[in-house]
Order: sequence, then structure tokens, then C-alpha cells
Amino acid sequence: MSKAQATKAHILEQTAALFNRQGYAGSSMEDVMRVTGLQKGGIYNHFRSKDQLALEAFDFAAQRTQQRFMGALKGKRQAVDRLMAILSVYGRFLADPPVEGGCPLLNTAIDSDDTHPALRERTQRAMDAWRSLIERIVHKGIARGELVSTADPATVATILIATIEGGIMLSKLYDDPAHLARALTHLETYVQHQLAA
Amino acid sequence: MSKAQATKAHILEQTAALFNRQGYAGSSMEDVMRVTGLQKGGIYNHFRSKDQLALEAFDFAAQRTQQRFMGALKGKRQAVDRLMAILSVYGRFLADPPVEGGCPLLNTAIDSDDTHPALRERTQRAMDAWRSLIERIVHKGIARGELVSTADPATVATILIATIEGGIMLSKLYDDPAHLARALTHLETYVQHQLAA
DNA sequence: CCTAAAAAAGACCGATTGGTCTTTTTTGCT
DNA sequence: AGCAAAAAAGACCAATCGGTCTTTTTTAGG
Repeated sequence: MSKAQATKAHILEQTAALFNRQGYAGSSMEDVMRVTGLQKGGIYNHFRSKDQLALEAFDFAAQRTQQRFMGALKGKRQAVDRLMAILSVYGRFLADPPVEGGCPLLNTAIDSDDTHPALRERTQRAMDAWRSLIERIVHKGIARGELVSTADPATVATILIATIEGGIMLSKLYDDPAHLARALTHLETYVQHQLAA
Repeated sequence: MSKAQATKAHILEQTAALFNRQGYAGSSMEDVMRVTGLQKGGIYNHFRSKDQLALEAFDFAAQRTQQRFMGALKGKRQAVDRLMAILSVYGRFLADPPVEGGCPLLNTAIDSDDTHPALRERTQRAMDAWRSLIERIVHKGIARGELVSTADPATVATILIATIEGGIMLSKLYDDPAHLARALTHLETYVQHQLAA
């Protein structure tokens, strides 16, 4: 990787954390300069605007979050194991977050939904990827007889994502991991007793 | 109510919706002037700063949201009925929101958690009120034998709030009420089959 | 209806915003 | 090592930021 590529990656990593903590409107280019240790020229050489930087920083954050799933799912083949693996990713989420400041999907969804159409669309695509991951697991699980046939893939995806993200919101608000922990325990029970065949 | 009081109430109502949609950092005083139809002098005559306006606007939004609960709970005495009444409030939430732009508690929790300590504290207090409302219902329900004794009030509060708020986040992100609807249906089943004695 | 007080208007302020552009420094190939 | 190209620095810009203050208008009690 050339020096320039390394600098761009550095900007993206630091800015992703900044925007995840303070939001898009709440972060200024001076903040970006501070967290990256660069001046204006060094940043605008790689990104044509704050908007473009925000979009690429979100993609960076979303991709890094998604990598956590891929690692946890590796080797797990059974539907129940795979759903439990997704939950286990969030057991470590607060102590060792992929990007500082909570879940980028949650933060950006709230941040962008009424203000930033381009960013909102990217958030939708990232959420689509997560939803369809869960939906495929459920779909296959039913086909293989590992999950009850009454389980609806779209509903399971909604329940898991909503409860997890809501739990993260509460734990961040109170700076107390107990809320997310309760949410995850509840979902484990849900998977084991209502989804497993 | 005097003219001045009416003006202040008008500012709070319009600004609560503005901040709920665009966030605190994403809203300027010029935005406040626009939505209220007033000039600087008219606004700063009632509020000493944008910060103070944000705090009072959040209180306005939180109180208006809480009034929805009070109305729905009136007359309902049994624990299961009261929990279902809370869920029913959210069945109408998107079509007829107490404040435009989604749930003020969710939005402000995400908006303030790393940036605005005073606003974060108010959000915590508002969330405390909601949590303890649910906890008291569960506690009484167990004492009266209406709910299973294994139900933990704090856990129930976490599950209900997390799943509802996560559902709102998804429905707002996709502009599709189906996500919140699925979350609520799931919670109704949870209350009926896992909490009711 | 008159008037003092309160409310609202709007000109104005310094600071900060996102962004540009010229200059300097660094990189990497020959 | 030398050199052209790329990267980074930093001075600079107009626009917008939150906020102040004087002036004008409206309110409400007598």
C-alpha cells in the first residue's frame, strides 16, 4: 500500500469513529483535522467534500462491522448455531466495538433519516445486507428442518435487529451493558424455544 | 394563557418537531426562526440560548409522548391489559406521532449520548420514567398473581423498550410501518405467552 | 383611551463553517 | 541522486453560525 493509500485509510478510520460518535452535522472539518492530525489540504486531496468523506467513512464503518459477522459465522453451518453466532457478536460489541461510538447502522439511521438522503440510502443498503443475511439463515433452516416451518424470515430479521439495536441504544444511553445483555439473553431464548424445531 | 405564554408554547411545539427531525447540531437558529415564523428577538426573548431551547423543547416532546401512555392506561387495571395498552400506543405511533420525526427518546438518546451531557441526562430521566412505569406494572402483576413470578421487571422493561425503539428505527429508515408492526406483534405474543400467568 | 412594560423585530457582531488555491514538502521512478 | 508528480500545508474566502442590542410594536391594566 502506497503512502497516499495509507493516509486515505487513516482518514477513513478516524473519521468513521468521529462521525459515529458526534454525528455528521455535529462534526466539523476542524474536528476531522484534529482526529486525523492533518491540515485541510491533506484531507481535501483525498475527498472532494465533507459529504463524500461522510459517505466513504460510513461504508468503512459498515464494512468493518460486517466483518465481525463473517468471522463469527465461519464454520457454523446449522441455522441455530449461526443465529447464536450473530448474537454472540453483540455480546462483545460494547467492550470491543468495531467502530467507537456504538453501532454505525443505528447511529446513521437516526442521524440521516430526515436530513441526508444519500447517507440514508447507504444505511438502507447496509441494513438490507444484514437483514437478508438473517433471512437466508432462517430460510435455509426451515428447508433443512432445523427451524419450525412457521418461522417467517422477514419477521425474525426484524425482531433480532430491532431488539439488538434497541438494547445498544439503552446501554449507550445509560453507559450500562446490562440492557444489551438482557436483550441478547431474551433473543437466545427466542431462538432456542420459538425457532428451533 | 397570555399572548406571551402562547408564543412560548408555539416556539416549543415547533422547535420540538424541528430538533426531533434534524437533531440538535443539525438545526440552526435560522431553522428555528423559519419553523416558528419569528425573528431572533422574538425567540431570544423567551429562551436565553439555543441550548436552553433544546432542553425545554425535549421536555415538551417527552411530556407529550408520556401523555399518550396516560391516556391509554386510563381504566386498565390488570397487568396484561396495561402492558398491551402500552403496545397499542405504538400501533398508532407512526401514523399519528406525538411529535413529528419519530420517537424523541430514541432520537435524542442517539443524538446526545456522546456530545451533549445535559441533554443526555434529561433523556435518561425521561427513559427512567418509562422504564419504571413498566417495572411497576410487572411488579404489581406478579404480586397479584396475574404474571408469572419468574418475570423480572427490569428485564421486561428492557425487552419492551428495546424492541419497540428498534422497530421504530427500522420503520423510519425504510419508511415502512411493517417493521414496527412485526415488533409489536412479537411483543404481544411475549406478554401473552411468557409473562401472563 | 392612555401609558408603561413587555414582546418582537431586525441590524449587527465576532467566531466558525465548508471549501479553494497557491506554496511547500514528500514520494517514488529512473 | 535528480526530477517530475503527487501529497500535504496553510493562508485565505464568502457564507453561516449563535448571540447581542437598540428600536419598534404590541400587550394589558388603569
